[in-house]
Amino acid sequence: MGKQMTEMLKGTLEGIILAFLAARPAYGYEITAWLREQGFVDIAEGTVYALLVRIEQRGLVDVEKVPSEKGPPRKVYSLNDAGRGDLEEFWTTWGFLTERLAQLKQGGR
Amino acid sequence: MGKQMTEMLKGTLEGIILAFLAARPAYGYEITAWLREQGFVDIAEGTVYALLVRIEQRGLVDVEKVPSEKGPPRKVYSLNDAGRGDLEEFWTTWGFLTERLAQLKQGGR
DNA sequence: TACCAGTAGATAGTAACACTGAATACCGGG
DNA sequence: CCCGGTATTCAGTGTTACTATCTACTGGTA
Repeated sequence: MGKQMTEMLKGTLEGIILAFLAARPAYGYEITAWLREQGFVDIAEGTVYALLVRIEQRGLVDVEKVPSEKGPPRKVYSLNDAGRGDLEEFWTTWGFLTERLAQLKQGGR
Repeated sequence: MGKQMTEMLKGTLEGIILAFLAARPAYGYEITAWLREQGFVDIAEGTVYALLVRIEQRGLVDVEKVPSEKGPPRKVYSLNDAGRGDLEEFWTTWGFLTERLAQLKQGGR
């Protein structure tokens, strides 16, 4: 899709993935496939991996290498306490934004 | 506010300003002040001006210089047809994102 | 055997965007 | 005459997602 979506994903994609990991641990390939199912058909695989590296470096997830029946070992990420804190902050920020935008869309102040 | 907001604004701030200009023409300083009223207290002035330059260069707005009683002349921006088209696209993209995020927040899917 | 498709991850380079910080310009009042 | 408020501009920075490519392992097939 368009450039608009690309720009809008900056900042939100991380939240989306944290929210997904809050439900259950997962690995990169799996997350990418899920995103495509959700309609984010144009998110590049490389993007997801890069993002996972970032959130790992910031200590928001725990990582475990799990051998796969097919292909190289999977890196399974699970949200830790720091990650849950970050996710909560994300929802707060997101909530503020959606509220403002909803008002704007109604033409209202 | 935090870095999260900064990143989330990428892509949306432009939509916010286009939406504002859809209601009535305005100039940079005015838009900045309005944003602060809306609670976006930490959006730098430079950011708004840079954004206005960008949307002007993309031909989404018409510009008119209007002398001010105080200070240098104002650059008043008004949304044109191209801008209205872009704004519509923005709402579509935004709608898609909010829908996905709302589902995610409900723990659903 | 040799090759390909599917699974899984890593990485170097690029573009876009918001931020910081400063500079410029114009006006009125103390 | 300088200072504070109005108004715009600009150079430099950091973060993020994209593109494109590379590695690695498995199973099926020609």
